Amino acid sequence: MRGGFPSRAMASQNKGFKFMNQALVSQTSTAPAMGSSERPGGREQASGRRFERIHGELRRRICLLDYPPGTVLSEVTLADEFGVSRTPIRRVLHKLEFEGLVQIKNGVGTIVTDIDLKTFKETYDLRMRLAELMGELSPVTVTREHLTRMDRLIARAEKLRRKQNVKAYGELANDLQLMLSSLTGSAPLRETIELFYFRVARIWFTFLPQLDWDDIVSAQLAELTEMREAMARNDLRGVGQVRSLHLHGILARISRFLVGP
Amino acid sequence: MRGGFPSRAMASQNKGFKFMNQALVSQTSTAPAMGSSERPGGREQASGRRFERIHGELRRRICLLDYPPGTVLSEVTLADEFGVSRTPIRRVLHKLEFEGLVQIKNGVGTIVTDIDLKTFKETYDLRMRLAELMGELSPVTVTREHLTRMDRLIARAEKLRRKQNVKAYGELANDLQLMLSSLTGSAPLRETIELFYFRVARIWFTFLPQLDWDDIVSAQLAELTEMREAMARNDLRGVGQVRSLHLHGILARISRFLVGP
DNA sequence: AAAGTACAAGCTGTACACAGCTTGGCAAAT
DNA sequence: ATTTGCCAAGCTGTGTACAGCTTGTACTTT
Repeated sequence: MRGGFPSRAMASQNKGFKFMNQALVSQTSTAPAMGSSERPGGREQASGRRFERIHGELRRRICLLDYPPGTVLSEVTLADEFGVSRTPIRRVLHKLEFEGLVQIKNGVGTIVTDIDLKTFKETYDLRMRLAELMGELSPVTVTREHLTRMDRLIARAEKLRRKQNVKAYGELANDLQLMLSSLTGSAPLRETIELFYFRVARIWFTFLPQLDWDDIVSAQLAELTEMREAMARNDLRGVGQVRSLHLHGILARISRFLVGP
Repeated sequence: MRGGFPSRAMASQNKGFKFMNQALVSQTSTAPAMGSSERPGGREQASGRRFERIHGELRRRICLLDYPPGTVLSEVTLADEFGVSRTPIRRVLHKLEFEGLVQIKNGVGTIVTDIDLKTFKETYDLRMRLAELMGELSPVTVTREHLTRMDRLIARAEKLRRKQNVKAYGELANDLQLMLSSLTGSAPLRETIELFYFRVARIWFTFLPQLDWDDIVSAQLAELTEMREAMARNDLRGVGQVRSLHLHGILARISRFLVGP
């Protein structure tokens, strides 16, 4: 049962999205395997950390489209995979539901959410405004370590040029967001930015196969280099503006898919 | 952490609070009473609604200081009161923890959170910015019903003049926030504004007994009347600006308590 | 007398059995 | 052939017993 998804509902709702997801699934069939075999040291781990580990792992799978929108997750299946009972899994799934990544339906299962186009655009509009606040609320000072992390991200982005790799792009985007979080001094603002990032980033990844890869990678590279320049002069406001513009560019690139009825 | 707030510090842990809760429980025993006795018609209630009812009730008690910061909640006690087992209560408490209203500690209990001063100010700064976005992202049109609701709120605010009543003030503030939510077209923005409102409003209520009541009520009344004027001309941007200014006024009024070290 | 230690009470975390709900499929009636 | 109803399988919701953790307290030791 670990090999693939328990089921892939793909029922009624919006077909445009689910279509592309099918294609992406086969690509990401190399799933992790942290089964019950991985607990040699007597007690497996601090209880608090186990919850965070499982939550982070499931969030990663959802965000990187291992579990594309519409996937039905089973509590017992996940419990077996992680070697625990249903109870801790339920806690994780409820948190994911609160974050808007899944929807729990009684008698049906836990379904990875898809976002309707209106909410998608509203979320991106809000993300743009929040990005601009990054440099205004409780700004932090950029350290040399931040710059070196940035250099590594730029190097990874340049590697993406060679061939299309949605998953590598997603991991890069996630790590970039992680770095921006470390530059956000205001805890409530950081928390909100991260929440909405994880809620919609995967939807953006879903569109990647239909777009011009070179254009996408070039835009990502431009965002990274411009950000680094702003960071070099400790201009967090500029970083936020670059981020906001990048989000605007994403919205523009997929606008042709959003013009529905 | 707790020492920062001067009012009801309740020094160490709190047996005092427990007594208080006990007293309040008996007081509110009329509200829920959805025990096993109240299911004459076969099924007691839609399961989904029960969760929301318990969650809303506990959030209300926390927000209106029935459970002041530092209060220790027991799962079994709440389970007995609402006539359910620990499991649904745990789900509610976990959601409250995600929302930042309580903190669950293994072996100790579920503790109503208090907010450190830095986070408090950061949250209000963010709330001010979010309020300004209310009229910019997906604005809605003000209906006549909105205006009549506003009139009722104004009437309630005028009644507050007569004597100090923190709880009535809190209920008014909650209902005002509810109305502002109905004026916020962007679902993500609305969700975020509500989240941070419930997270910090109760802290503001905590300061009320130490401030000039007439000044507070006058400021609240001014916010309401100015908002109504903006709403009357369908100026949601103006509503947001009034809200932002009001939050600024709150921050200014308690700034003398925040200047600690 | 003071400090350290062992213990017990109470709490949340976990596992599991069972009940209720949803849904797809099969069969019967139209 | 189509529609309608029933039914069984599988899912989440709930209740409950037990294990693990924390902490106040009383006792032992120095």
